Amino acid sequence: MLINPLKAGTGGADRAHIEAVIYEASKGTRFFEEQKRRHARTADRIARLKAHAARVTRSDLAEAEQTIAHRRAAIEAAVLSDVDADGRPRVMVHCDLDAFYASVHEVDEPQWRTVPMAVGGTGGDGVLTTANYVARRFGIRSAMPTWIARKLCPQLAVLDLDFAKYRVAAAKVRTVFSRYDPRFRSASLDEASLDLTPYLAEHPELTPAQAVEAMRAAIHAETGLTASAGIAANTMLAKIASDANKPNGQLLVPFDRLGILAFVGALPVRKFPGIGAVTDHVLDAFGVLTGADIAAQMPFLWTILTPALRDYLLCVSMGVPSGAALPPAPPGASSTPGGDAATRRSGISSERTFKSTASLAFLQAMLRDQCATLADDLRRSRVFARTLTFKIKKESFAVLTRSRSTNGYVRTAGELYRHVEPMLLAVVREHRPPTQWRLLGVRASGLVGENADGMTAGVRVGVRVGGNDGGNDRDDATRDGRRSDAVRRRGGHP
DNA sequence: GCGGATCAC
DNA sequence: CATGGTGATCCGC
Repeated sequence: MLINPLKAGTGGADRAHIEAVIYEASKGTRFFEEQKRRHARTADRIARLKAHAARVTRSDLAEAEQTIAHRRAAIEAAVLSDVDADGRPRVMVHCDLDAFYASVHEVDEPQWRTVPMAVGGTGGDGVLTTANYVARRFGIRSAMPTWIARKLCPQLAVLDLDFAKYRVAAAKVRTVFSRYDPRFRSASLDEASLDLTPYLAEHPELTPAQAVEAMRAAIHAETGLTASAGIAANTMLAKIASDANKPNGQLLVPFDRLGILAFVGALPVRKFPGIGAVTDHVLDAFGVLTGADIAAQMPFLWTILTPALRDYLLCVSMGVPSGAALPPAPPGASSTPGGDAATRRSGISSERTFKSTASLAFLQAMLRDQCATLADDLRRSRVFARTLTFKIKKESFAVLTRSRSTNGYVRTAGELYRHVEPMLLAVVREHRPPTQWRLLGVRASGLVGENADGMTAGVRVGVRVGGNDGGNDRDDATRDGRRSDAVRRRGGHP
């Protein structure tokens, strides 16, 4: 008799049961096999790092210690200068709605509050976007395929996504945020980062924790949603703290240097934003489990890790967002915080998963669809593309990409397709049947605004791609069947 | 510049 | 039987 999942909390026995169900369901699937291959590549990477580590000398370490000492001094100087007009540290808050999509449905239809429920993933190949907290006790998580979730919990209710509803709810929540910081930033519908310093200056009777309690209470009163929050000296710490007492809780991280170091020192490395499953595994292989381990082993890590990662680790182990006190950017680099270079998207993409197929005609039709979608997005964003990347995924889940830089003025569906179709043909030719494919997409990057030099809306200079480029977005004269024949003639090894 | 990988949401 | 889509960044050629 299996353990009753209704009693599942965070207990070890229940967790083991959940893991066993997931393992039994996943075992043998193509997805699982691809995961194993990725795991093997990570193991190779760790082995190479260990071989490198074995060659590290005392003088390498001594040199690293010097470099680290200088970097640490620079970081501390920069952090101490990041204070408000009165010389006090800023009070940053990160606020995060709990199980946002699922909770919005619960507010509208309270019958979902007491039963396991998840949102998204109603299609055949669906994965869940959010699960309510009842469902989470069964081990159900976001990004879990629906069919595995049903093995964990057969009575699970799965609702369709309703973004219109989520946008309405998010807009209400944002009116609350704006009362506490009119300049708050949101990276997604369900979270926001606020600078509470001005608000607190106007309300000296409130502690930061009291103000945030009141903000979360206002969110609940005005939307029925619960939120969790973190309060700290910078946004990174606030974000980490917002996760600590979820759901419907908050945490204040000490603002003094030693308090910050104690907080990050006790933190498992996986909690730092930017350290995912793979980096966690790599660090684990070197006995680096916590922020304190990072700090203690910094000289050694410095000698074996790549520049971006080691600098990131140095910063976060001091409780400081990465990139702090870096040397000034080279002249000409467009790194204007708050300016439009910082907010401009660097790429736009469209991709789609479908029932695995080896049919070139189908893949061509799908690629046309993705190009049409991407063309619409480019036009709406008022940009042209300099680089196009074709992406395709095998039935085995292995992913391939091919990219090519263009003259910088590509946007219509037809232009996009003429650039990426050869990439599709080449990849398919390299992988002869019976290779089957399950996803295909196209990404535009190196975006150039319509009003950039030499560029005005409707008049594009220097466009010469294929034979038909009158600026018409609808030019799908080339028939799939004809392409298919052409490919067949060209296909095949010598 | 290109292709593979990693990460967040 | 069966595992998403979008955007960003980094690393090693």
